[in-house]
Amino acid sequence: MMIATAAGTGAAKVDSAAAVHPAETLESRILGVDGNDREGGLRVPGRVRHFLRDRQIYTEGDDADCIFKVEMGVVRTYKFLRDGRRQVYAFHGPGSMFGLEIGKAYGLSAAAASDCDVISYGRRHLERLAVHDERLALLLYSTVLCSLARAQQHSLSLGQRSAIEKLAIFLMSCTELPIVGADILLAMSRNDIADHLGLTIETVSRTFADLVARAFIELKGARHICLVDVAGLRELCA
Amino acid sequence: MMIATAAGTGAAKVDSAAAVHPAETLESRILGVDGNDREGGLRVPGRVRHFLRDRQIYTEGDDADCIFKVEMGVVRTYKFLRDGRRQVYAFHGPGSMFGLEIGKAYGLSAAAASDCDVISYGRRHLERLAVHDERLALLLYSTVLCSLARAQQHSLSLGQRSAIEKLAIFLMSCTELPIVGADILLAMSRNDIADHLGLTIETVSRTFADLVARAFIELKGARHICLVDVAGLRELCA
DNA sequence: CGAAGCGTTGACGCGGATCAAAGGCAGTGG
DNA sequence: CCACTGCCTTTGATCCGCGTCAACGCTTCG
Repeated sequence: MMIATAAGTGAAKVDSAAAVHPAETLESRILGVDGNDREGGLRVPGRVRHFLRDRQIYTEGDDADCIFKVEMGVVRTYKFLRDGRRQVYAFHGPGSMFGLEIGKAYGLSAAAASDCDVISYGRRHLERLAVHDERLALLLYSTVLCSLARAQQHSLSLGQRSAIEKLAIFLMSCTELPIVGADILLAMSRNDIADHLGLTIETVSRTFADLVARAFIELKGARHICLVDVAGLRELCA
Repeated sequence: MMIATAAGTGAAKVDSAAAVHPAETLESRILGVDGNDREGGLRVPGRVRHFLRDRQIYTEGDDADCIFKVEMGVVRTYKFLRDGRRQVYAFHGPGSMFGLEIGKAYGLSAAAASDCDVISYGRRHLERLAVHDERLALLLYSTVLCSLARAQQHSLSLGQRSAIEKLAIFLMSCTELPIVGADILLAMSRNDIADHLGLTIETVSRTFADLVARAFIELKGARHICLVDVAGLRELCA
């Protein structure tokens, strides 16, 4: 998932296209290796909508009549507890679909983490089409399975990892391309990151400083991060 | 999900059958309210297999050629980190399906949390059938969506909740029937609970003691728990 | 009766939360 | 172009929930 814009890609894209994913199967091939549909495998017309940063896309409890795909920018899905605690479940970058539900209503809320373009598809329409369109059915099924795999990976972080490990994993997930020494521009605030990783903004900030002190990364700006020691970061994630 | 045997059900089952779920839709109706297929909606022959407690059902990385449904007992899915930390993702009780994957290999391991009977279905077979069997396709899709919703609920616990809240939520999820004052018999060990909630066994034990001290529950045995104040427990989960 | 597991309880320490205050940095107006 | 304002981020000091280490009780089984 590209939840950050990679500054200075060029060669990297070639690498990633050439790489063959070991778990390549019928299902995974319909989507990208990262489970995103960046090539437009969803051949159904949808409505493009633009959202400014922090604008609500839908709210927990709303009628779940649309399924969305990110075209540009980053979307966060989240939920609030009564006392104000917030869990950010996921960040969705270009090609990533969200809003797939089993019940009548959305179980989570979604908002723009940065300015973004989103395509919305009528849920009933898609579901009706999927009955006779094997490819579409497979795409929806794969999308949900990918989300599930991501959610599980995230649970592992939340349940077992220390702050520095959580942040290393988060940074690695921001690239998901094997770029060494590449810069990444985070689309989301410290607050979003903290609520995603089950930390506070202070801890996130301190842990970034720690990663800098240990020469894993460089901070060229609050949201501009340079991965200096990718192998070391990967080691933290092991 | 029935991840514990309700001691003294009888009347409770009638209650749950009579209750109408608010979010009832096409997808949710094919499975139970809890996302389980206890009524045998999966009308495909499978192979029954028996597993003793702690026996491995499959291991992360194995060829994912089977999909499973719990017939009796409880199964846990989990993953180990190199240093021995373990995350237990979910407990699967009767009717619950697991082992649905997107890639070639299982992404998690599964083992029997208690002695159990499990039905295995050939994955390729099911997937081929699903192309022409709308109902089966819907069942698989719903199953994954339910797992995703559960995983998200679990992330919320892991990321934002305190130990006592986590345990209250866990206990409530063990019944998922609106029984007041009902006893539950936990199928899993303190170790399993701890690794599920991202705590240590000592903290789980102390927190149980705390719940007793605050008169939310009674411990009639290490695994025999009586919910004394269900409203209070629900309040903890809010 | 002894041994091995599991669960409980106690003492203590640490990682991350909380509280507080001081920088950046962008947008606005003079 | 610079000062002002408000927000986001960083940094410091302190606190506390939960982890760690250790010992002990209970149950099961040979």
